[in-house]
Amino acid sequence: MTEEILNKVYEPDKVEEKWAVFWEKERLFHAAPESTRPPYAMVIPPPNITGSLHLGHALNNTLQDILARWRRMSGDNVLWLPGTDHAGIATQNVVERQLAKEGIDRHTLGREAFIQRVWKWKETSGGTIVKQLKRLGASCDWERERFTMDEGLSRAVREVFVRLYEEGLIYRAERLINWCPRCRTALSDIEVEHEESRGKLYYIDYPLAEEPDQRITVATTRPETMLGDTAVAVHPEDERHRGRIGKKLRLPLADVEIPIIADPAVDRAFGTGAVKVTPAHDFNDEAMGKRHGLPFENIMTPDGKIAETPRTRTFSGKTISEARSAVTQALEQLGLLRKVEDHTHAVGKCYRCKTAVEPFLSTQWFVRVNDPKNSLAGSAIEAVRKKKIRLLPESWENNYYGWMENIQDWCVSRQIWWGHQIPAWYCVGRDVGQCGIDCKEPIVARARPEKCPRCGSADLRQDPDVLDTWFSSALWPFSTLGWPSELQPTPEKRKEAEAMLKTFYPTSALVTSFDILFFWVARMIMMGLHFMKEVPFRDVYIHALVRDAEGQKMSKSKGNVIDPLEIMSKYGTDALRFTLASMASPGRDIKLAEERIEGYRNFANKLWNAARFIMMSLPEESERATGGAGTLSIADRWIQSRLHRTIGSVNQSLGNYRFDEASALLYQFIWHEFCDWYLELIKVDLQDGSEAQKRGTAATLTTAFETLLRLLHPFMPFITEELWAHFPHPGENLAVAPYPQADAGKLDAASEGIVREIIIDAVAAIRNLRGEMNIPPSEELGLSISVDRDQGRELFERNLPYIKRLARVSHLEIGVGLAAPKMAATVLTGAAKIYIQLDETRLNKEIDRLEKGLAKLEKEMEPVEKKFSDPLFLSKAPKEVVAKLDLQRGEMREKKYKMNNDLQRFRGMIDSK
RNA sequence: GGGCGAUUAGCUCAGUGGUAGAGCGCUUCCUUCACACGGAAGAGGUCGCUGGUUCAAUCCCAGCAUCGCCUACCA
Repeated sequence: MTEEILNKVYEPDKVEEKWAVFWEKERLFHAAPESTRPPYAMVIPPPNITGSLHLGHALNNTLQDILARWRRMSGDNVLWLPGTDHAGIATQNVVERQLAKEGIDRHTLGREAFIQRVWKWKETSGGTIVKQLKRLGASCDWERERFTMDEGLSRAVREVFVRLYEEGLIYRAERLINWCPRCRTALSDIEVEHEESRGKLYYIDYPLAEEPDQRITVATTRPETMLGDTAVAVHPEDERHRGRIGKKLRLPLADVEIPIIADPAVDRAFGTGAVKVTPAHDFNDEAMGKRHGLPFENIMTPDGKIAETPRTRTFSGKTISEARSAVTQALEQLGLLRKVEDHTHAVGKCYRCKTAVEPFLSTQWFVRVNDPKNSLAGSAIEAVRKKKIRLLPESWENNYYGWMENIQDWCVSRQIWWGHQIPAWYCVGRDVGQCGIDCKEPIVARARPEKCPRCGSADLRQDPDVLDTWFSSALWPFSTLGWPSELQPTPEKRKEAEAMLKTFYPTSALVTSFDILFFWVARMIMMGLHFMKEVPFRDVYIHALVRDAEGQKMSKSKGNVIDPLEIMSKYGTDALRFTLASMASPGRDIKLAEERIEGYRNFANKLWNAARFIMMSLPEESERATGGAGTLSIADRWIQSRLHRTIGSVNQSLGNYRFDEASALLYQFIWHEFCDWYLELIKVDLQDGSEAQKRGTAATLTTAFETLLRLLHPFMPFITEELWAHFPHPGENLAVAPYPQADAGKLDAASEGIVREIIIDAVAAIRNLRGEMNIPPSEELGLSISVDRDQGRELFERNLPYIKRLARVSHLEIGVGLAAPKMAATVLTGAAKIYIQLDETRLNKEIDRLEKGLAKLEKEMEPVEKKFSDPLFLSKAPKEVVAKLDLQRGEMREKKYKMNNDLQRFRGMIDSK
């Protein structure tokens, strides 16, 4: 056993890479669909290829890896499918920035060349995150890594698009959408982040066309959009404006006439009760404009400037903010700007570049999510309501319903180049084809059609837009498994895809953070149900966000980002993983402080040193082989029992996704039971025990530690695999060794009771007194133990060596009903009275201590005694509760009596001196 | 505006209808042959505030306060 001497300090960097490479090379995480073992599948939330591992990834993938390793070791056929997301806007932005440094933009490069460039970037830089995931220890089936723009996944995207179009669930329409003027693309509703900002509320006078001295004052936060006003609305029952409804106003600056309309959506209490209506630049006004058949006046260009129209005049070409000050200035000169107030309101920002989002009129593709006959959202709601999918923690369900019930059609087209180009074609240059059919209608097809089926023209142009990135990720749980299998290029691949889908869909669990619940999870549910006729996953475990120690969201601009890679090299991957697992309490954000990680680094080191001790303590292999099984000491039976209780609890906690509980159980057991007590106790056994007992202890020690490594492995895969390799064990690799299962036969309540009540309690009590009275550990104590019955005496006698060694006691006397020696302090444990010899200075100290202790005890007893004098408590409380409390009262009374007794004795001794 | 969550030891957080727990930090002692990334002992909390239900509330209910988050078309 001593062939290798391990270093005193565990050095993670010396073992981690070795095992990561080994696991992958040995294909230990490869899942085969034909296996007969129960399937367990997860798909990774695909990180962006632009990404580098941040703590959110680290948490997300640590939790998934714990589940994957746990289920795999427990005997399941685990598929954890990895991959990355092409991240349309984000990736395009990265490459565009790179181009900008070279002084070119994508338009000079052209679409084809630009896309080539992005692919090239992906080849060189897109693999970073995958390498980092491997370093984290993620036990994915790396042979099945996917990318959202893979050929197979792109095929799935086209198939889904075409089918939805054919079913009428995808359509093209002109309407107001969220537009990022910087990215120059449409965004979906949830890609807009709302941010409170301090702005102004401008009060502007609009003169009546017929009576220019009569004016209506409107209040707006965006004066520049007045150039696009096509009405002013008031509430139909508003006394102030009633007579004016239907009259015309002269819109200042634009110099056109607009009507005053009545609409109940107007809030009479806000501003002046009159609101300008700009249907082309405000979502409210769009709805109002449609209700009243108002014209839509677009006054903006796609890059967020004032367009050139008859209305915009001198303002055209100005940016929004330039236009705002120019318009207010012009109004002021005309005497039409009545007042300006401070006003805070929410401004929509692009989630990628934080530019203010503009409501913008344009033609886009939409997914109809609540079609009355075929409601994607409706089925998705039902799946959760009927518990086909569990959201964990459950509290997220309300959020989910709230969002899904108010969901609007999903704008899926984006005016960028990097992504899945929309499979729709148009006849070039023809509004109406030869056949007389309107050829503005797109031809939606799986592949480029040879000619227009309506007019026969071969001059077709594909829709330049690409699909929202989340469109392809919505298909992730089945597209990655090979759907649609019938479109696979070869019979073998077809068969493989069919098998994969059959075995692993629906997947078992999805682990994700709540910020993409709607971006991704809800859409996967909609698409999965629609195309697979089955939910995409059973459990959705929603974890928190990782924040810094102050609770701030980590961001590069704040400079409070903790880089998990730095943490891994400083403290080890296992320490980081264990920290994240231990902090993953449901429904609470994680505030990560470095000290915590340090603590778990220490834990890893503790384990390492326990292993060193065990290796040194065990006899040579040759000796171990001979001499039979051996007998177990009380410590052996105790640790076995404790171990199997822990095994049961850990399995249970993992089954409930309580990673925090499971890691706390492991930490507590390994450090405070296995190391603090068991290893200390068996020092006695291994030194003084019989040969048979030494063999038994050596065997128990080995088995317990080996089991413990298996139990801990999902949390700390590297150090456990490394240590396991040094120990005798069944099987080849820890990563695929069986996960411990609780064995009721190993539970031993009697031994647990003895170790707890006889050994640990006595040792702790003696140590406590030693500490209180400053008796140095080097000074050996003399003491007597008094028990009530012979049985107790026997128990103590049998365990005397443990107590003597752990409490550092030299001479010890045991008896039934022993009287206290002349100068001795008493400590009570549940099983005995322990007397410790004192001298005079210590006697004084002890008197002092007893006085304080008594005062405290009396205070503690007060509420308990009070209860027993309450007749209502005695009559109404359950019997067990009364009994339990009575027992406590008895103990406290006895303790008090004993302390009083001692106190008087000691005082007497001092006085008589 | 609506919804959700939080408020427990100096800090970060578990937890339970029956005299409060962990880790870190702190204090004291100890370099005893696994580990100073260690060992032993200890201090420290009217469990946000106010009411209610109950024999009993940190836990259940109501209100309030503070702080987060989500969501929303008061321009």
